[in-house]
Amino acid sequence: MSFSASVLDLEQLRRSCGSCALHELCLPAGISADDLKQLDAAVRGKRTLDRGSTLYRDGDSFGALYVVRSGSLKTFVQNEVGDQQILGFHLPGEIVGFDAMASNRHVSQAEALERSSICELPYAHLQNVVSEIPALYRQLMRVISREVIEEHKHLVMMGKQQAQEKLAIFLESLSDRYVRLHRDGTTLTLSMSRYDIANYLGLVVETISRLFTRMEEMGILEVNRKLVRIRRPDLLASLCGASNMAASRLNDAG
Amino acid sequence: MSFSASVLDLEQLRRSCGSCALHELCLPAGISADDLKQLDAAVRGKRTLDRGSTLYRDGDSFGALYVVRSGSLKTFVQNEVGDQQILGFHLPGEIVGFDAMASNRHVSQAEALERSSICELPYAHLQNVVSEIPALYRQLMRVISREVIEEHKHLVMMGKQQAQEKLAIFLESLSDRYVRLHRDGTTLTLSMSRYDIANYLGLVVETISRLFTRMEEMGILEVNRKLVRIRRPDLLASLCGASNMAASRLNDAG
DNA sequence: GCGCGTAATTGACTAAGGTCAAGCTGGACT
DNA sequence: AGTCCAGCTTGACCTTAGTCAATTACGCGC
Repeated sequence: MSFSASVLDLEQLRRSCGSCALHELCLPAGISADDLKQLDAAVRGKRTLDRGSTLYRDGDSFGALYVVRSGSLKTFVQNEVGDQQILGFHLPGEIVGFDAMASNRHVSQAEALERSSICELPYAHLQNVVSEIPALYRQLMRVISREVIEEHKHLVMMGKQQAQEKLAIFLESLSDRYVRLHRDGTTLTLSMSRYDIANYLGLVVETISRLFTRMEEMGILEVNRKLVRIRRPDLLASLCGASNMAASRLNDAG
Repeated sequence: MSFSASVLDLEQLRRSCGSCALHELCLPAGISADDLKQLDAAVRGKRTLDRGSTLYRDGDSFGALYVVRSGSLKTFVQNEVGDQQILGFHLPGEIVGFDAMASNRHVSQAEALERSSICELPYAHLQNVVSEIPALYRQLMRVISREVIEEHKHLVMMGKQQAQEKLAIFLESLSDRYVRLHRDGTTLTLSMSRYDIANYLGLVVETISRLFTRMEEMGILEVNRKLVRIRRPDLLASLCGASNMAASRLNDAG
């Protein structure tokens, strides 16, 4: 009996939002210690996903939101014929599963890019907690809205940016998110394949490969398979806005 | 006194969801007559927008959702430099303004493409009504989720489809929505400019022009400025999936 | 009815990125 | 250690759509 209790405690502790390393980056950010206990209670627990395994798929009924604890995921939609469009890559502290909030059915799919650990927030519980803790509600809304803005950026990128710009923006976004996680923003470990990157950016894999090589030749990057070092963050940043000069002149003229 | 009362009744009637031509296509779809009265009360009223005028802009605080009653809108995001990416075009019965539900700030802009009439649903009222009428809540969620799926399709189109396919898909989507409105799905009146279409599809205006010409030569369309007749819906449909053969073969091989 | 300006079309040319094919690399599995 | 194979890289070539420039058509105000 005492044994079972201690196991439970350990489990509790391990999954407790208060003691989690992502505490400051995840939903609990800015929530009082008292309220945290309630949030803890709403978290069903951890779940571990192997590389390539699916967290939810298109059509699944909506049960929960999921926070990435460690590892990374990709989310994507798949058309009738089976080819996919990647919607996003998700690092620790980021939340996936919003897409089903409206219809109660997922309209996309989430898959682990590497062995990953996930916090499951069953929606029924979450709803209760959220309605009682305004700060948590606001935090959740902030996260969702960040997501919407991310999607807009993705669309703009698809529509207007050219290949080199796209990759630069992608890398800079990853770097920024690394920094938010207190990781070194100049040393990226790409958990996704070149195919995935190409797909996400609306390019083909050969183009990604050539761009990596070119950026390496330019002295911006040091690429070694999945490991990418950003040697010149300043130059990388300048590539992100490359084609904007023309646009601004256009507007001035009008 | 009797005069003022009759004016009020008239106004009530005119804006009443029950008597609106869009009744079956808009939020009230599938809602009982009793509940309709409550919904009516939540609608602040009509608003008329001239061509080019803005319904809400980036940063505006979130006050309401808006149903297009007549005319049409475009929604778009604008980056620092001022060039825009169109997110969608919105016909009667369609709802805009969701983008601010999470953050309470709009993160996009909505503008009338022609003289348009709009129903305003102040969010505070709507929240009350929605919480009391489950059917309305479900309907609202259905509409939002349709929106999310639309966005996914847009992204897929931007990423993978080529120019002719994009335009075909765009026209077919418009046609489908015309049919939903009980309009003739083969006679489209494009309220947006070629520039807007190009922007929406991630192309340049010259390409749109050439594609219209080409599709006319192929006997699929009959184009006359803003007026587009779909002569061969079957051929148009076949253009929508043009590049999918390759994809399916790829998958079969794997 | 007559210009004016914006929107649209058309043509010639160019460049960006896709396609195809070949080769390389590094890890997984005997 | 050796083989296999998916993932990645590289090169040659080609297609698509973008760019630039000229022209036409239309809607609007006078």
